[in-house]
Amino acid sequence: MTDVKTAINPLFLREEELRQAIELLFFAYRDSTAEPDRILAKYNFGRAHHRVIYFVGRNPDLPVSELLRILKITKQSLSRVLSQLVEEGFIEQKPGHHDRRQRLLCLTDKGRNLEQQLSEAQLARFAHAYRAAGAESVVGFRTVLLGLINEEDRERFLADRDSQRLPGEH
Amino acid sequence: MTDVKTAINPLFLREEELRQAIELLFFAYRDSTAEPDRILAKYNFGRAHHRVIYFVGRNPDLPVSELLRILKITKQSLSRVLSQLVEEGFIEQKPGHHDRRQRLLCLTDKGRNLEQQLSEAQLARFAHAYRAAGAESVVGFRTVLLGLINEEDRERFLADRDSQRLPGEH
DNA sequence: GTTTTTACGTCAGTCATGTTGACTTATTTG
DNA sequence: CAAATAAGTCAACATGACTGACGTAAAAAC
Repeated sequence: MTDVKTAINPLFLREEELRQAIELLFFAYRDSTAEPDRILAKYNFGRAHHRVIYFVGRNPDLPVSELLRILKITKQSLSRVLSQLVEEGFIEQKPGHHDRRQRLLCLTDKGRNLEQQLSEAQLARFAHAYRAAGAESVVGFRTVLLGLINEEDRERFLADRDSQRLPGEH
Repeated sequence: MTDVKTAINPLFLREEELRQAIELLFFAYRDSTAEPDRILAKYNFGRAHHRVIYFVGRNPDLPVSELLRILKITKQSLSRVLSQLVEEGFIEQKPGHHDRRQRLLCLTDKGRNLEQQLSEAQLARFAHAYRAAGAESVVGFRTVLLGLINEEDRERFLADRDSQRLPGEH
């Protein structure tokens, strides 16, 4: 644990640890998206379609503006994939109740079907990692990832997800 | 903690937890790449250039084949960004010692300079998250992320990084 | 020592997904 | 009524993936 480098320069281990974190995040993201990508290819869809399907499935009646905020892309970028998904009957739009300018997005049965297919592989991967790591590790995992996220979404996440276990709560 | 849904269906909480993990990973990746992207734009580079610079900086004398294995992209995809980086003097190539077919990749001084610029923002974000979460959370974070990675790279990671703290070791 | 495999590079074409900028429409709000 | 907002559209462009075909030099296999 205390090798030559850390004895001389205590900051070395810190940077080494942080770089390992960068790499772990990269590899985890790379491998977590691989299976969904293969399924999407059969539908001539890409990762962008997955993100839309995922977040619409997760937040029924999602207004377009909110989806744009989540994805942090331009409306023109979203437009292409979203209109494909609507045309092909995976997503339906309906006017907002309070504000009829809004178009609220929902998955159709067809959309929910694809969503489940996509989630199956991904959930299995996460379930495996969670099971192998154990409950304590999961708390740490969530805490660090939350710390990596910009304040706006971090707060939103903590507010929205009431089943969230906060750092000291376990 | 035990709400109506979990009382009826104990699997609900599990899936809810797993979906939160998926989202945390997405948001963390999205926000961790944002600052580097802004710096890269000044050089007319993209995220692909960052990945090459990062992994070459991290593994001096990296053969092209190994870089391809890490990035999991085609050599034609790599070719565009790599030859740009070589032409503009950020990376240099030299023939392998044992195998002269190989071209080993290294950062030049210019390349190291850019690498440091890019890493600065990213390391600060990770340092902040690590500091806020604490040492125990970091262990959990690493353990879960390792579990998300395909076996090949997981093993490679554990083998390469001798300063790695294994689950029971802390 | 010839053949085969490997490491790397290149040319050409395509597709997915992001960008900017300009403009329209419907609706809500001040 | 005027201004702001939610959403959509058209056009042009950049990045970074992909496939497929082909070339060259060095190593490995026979």
